[in-house]
Amino acid sequence: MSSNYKPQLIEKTIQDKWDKEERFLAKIDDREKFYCLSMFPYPSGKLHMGHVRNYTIGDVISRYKRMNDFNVFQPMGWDAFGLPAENAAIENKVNPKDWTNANIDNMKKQLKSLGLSYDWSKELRTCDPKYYKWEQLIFKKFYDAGLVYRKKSIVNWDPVDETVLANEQVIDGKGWRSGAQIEIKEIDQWFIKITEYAEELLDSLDDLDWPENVKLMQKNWIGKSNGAEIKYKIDESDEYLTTFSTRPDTIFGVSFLAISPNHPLAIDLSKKDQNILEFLEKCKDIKAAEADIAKAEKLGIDTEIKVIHPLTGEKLPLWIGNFVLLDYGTGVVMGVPGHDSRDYEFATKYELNIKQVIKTKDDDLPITENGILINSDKYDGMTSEEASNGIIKELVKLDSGAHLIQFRLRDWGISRQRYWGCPIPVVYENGVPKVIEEKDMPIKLPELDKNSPPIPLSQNKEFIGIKDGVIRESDTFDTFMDSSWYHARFTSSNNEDQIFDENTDYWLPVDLYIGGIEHAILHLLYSRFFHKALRDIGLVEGDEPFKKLLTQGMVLKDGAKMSKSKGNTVDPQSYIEKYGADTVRLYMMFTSPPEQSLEWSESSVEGASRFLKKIWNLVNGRKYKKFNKKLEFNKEEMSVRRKSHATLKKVENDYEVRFAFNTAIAAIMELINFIPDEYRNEDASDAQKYCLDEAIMFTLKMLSPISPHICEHLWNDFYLDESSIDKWWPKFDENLLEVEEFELIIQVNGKVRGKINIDKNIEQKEIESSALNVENVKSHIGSSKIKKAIYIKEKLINFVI
RNA sequence: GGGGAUGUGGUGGAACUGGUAGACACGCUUGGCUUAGAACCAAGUGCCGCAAGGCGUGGGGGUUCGACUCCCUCCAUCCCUACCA
Repeated sequence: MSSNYKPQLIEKTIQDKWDKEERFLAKIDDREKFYCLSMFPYPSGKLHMGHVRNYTIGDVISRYKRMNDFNVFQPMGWDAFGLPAENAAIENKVNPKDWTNANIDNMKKQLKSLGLSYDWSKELRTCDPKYYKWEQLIFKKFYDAGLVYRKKSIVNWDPVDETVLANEQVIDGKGWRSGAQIEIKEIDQWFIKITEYAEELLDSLDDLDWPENVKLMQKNWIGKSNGAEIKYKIDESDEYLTTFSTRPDTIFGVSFLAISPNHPLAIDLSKKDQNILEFLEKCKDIKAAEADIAKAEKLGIDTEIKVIHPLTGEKLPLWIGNFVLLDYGTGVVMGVPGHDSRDYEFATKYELNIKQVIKTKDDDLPITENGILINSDKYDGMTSEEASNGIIKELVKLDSGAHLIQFRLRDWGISRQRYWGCPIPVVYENGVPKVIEEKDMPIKLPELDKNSPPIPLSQNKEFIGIKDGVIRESDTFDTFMDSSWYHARFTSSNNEDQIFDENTDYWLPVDLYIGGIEHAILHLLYSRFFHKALRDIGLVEGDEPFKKLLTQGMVLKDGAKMSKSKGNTVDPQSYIEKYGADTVRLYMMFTSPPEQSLEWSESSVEGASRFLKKIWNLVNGRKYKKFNKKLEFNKEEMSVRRKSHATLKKVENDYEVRFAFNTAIAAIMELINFIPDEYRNEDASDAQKYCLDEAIMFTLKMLSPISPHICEHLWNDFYLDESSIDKWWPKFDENLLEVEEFELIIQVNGKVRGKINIDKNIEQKEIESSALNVENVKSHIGSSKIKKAIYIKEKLINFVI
């Protein structure tokens, strides 16, 4: 049989077969369970390469686990609320729901064409009231547990469009659509007390089987720090300002205090002082994102108010500084220019006093490390640590401070002033907020007319107005809320009566979670928090949602993250159509290891396709031959068998332990290259045929998680067995891996000068003399004396001369 | 500004525990097949050099018999930075 490899013909047929057999439907059974979850996509319209990479990784592992007799659950759904739907709606005059649903339909088709082994019966979308009904209930439960509160916080305000803008919608300080200079505005918003779980979120990181870099990022983000709260009395007033510092040992170096432009005192002062008012107005021009505030030129204004140093009694100036964040700590910082680089920069600019109070080997200010105290009264000569303890004690005695553990983590603001999100289930009776009852949930997002662009809920009079004195909340949830618990809802997504059920207890936690490294902090931290809070409410079991985490690197193009907003996406669809899903999957897995970022290049897709053609031509029409007699293998045949078994061993390790699919594929390619051509001939010996059949059998099995269609198609004709290819995984024979000989590397002064094959059982003395007999080695040693010979067992020998 | 990563041939990458740098591919060169091309097959391919040999894993320094791997330092690029998801 010599028909050519035509993926378009076989892939659809195989996929239909999977559907018909309900091959990937997950049910509770006696086997060990494996819940494999890939981060669900935002339905932007088309699949991009990042999705293909992410979902292929998850599918390879799911299929491998299934072959190894695990009960695998791999669902897929849609993170369907969000900003892009509103933008598209305005641009194209469609309503966000229709736009989103159309995108989902298209992307689902694309996912199906990739042959991903999902249990589609559990599909969910976050914009569906059947989903967000339960999210509203969770909000209520959190509220009842005291985890929800309201406070003022700042947003980017577009004064022309009169809307709140996301950080990415502010470009160079201007609204992206209106072009107006944005301003910082303070509004009332809903918050969730994630900080109540800060300590646990930090501590339980240790037990997670997650990449160290992600754990470190979360640890730094939570940012537990040990320091002191220090009170400064405002001169000619009974009021105090409280600061937090991790370096109480530098207190004698304080030369000013600075408060945030959003601090109540600053706002108070601006009402009386025109200069301060103008300064605060200027501060409103910087967008609310942390990176922008940190990178902005440091500006300040002297309030003319003095504060009193609690230990020296010295009167210090009080400034307003644009680099002080109200949300972090107390919104007041003590300026120690000698020992903090940001304070140093500020003090230099405004000619404030700079005083050295810590001495180290290095004398250039600012010195930010710990050292020995100077210019610090009775603390002179102490180490930073001793002095900190002493100073805190003294402050406590004076009622001017206390030891304090502080977290960098802030409470989670969940209010968004948009249309396309989950409505927050609250009504206001005469301005007093009240969470609505479960029986009245879901509060549904109001429908829009066809072709109607979204209007924020706050402008939807029908939705807001209930009766006199009673109005509905018009904010929607942050979409991170939607994605913080979907992993749990997947297990019970068809249950309309209960949020979770016995399936939830069976499947949770997620055994392997796979997604982009860009989610290392926010999404993963919010999900961890949700899981713990849901646990404390009694809705889920266990302390953590994701047992193991695999973070895939970004797919880059032209050195930047592929994203719709940058317009540098590559559409996988054309590749799937031209080469087939198996080639695209193979290419994505072969081209780089999952954790590394991948710079997109056109070039080697052809190579992946070529390899599958090679497999096709090798296997198509061939039947696995069973022998009743015992076969004898010569040396060459043994080496082929050894290669087959060694490859199987390596591939297992690459799939299971290292997630290194690229090297697994390379090993399979090596195996195919290794088999002598004549083994394929009609007149090859039985032993040769057996060796080739064994290699093919292993290859189809090993490759099937990556390129499942071609492997299953070939398998059904090749291997005369009732079972489908995903029923079992072959076993390698450890005895076949043993070798008699090894290649010895001979070095002179660490440089390779020769290689010889040597029997494993030979003594070191003999190895040395054989090595010294090699011509090239002799000539490099010449008449020099050998100072020593370093022998690494079964690897190399190095002569030092 | 802070936090986290990455840097190896013309390209993607390999080297898993300090022990042969460049596996496996892409590309390119030459040859075969072909009227021609595509496809396929074979050989070659880190750089310099006729060769012997030397050099070589972002730059500089260090530890070691031996460093892509460990340490110090500098540079470049990417991601996150709480309202993109």
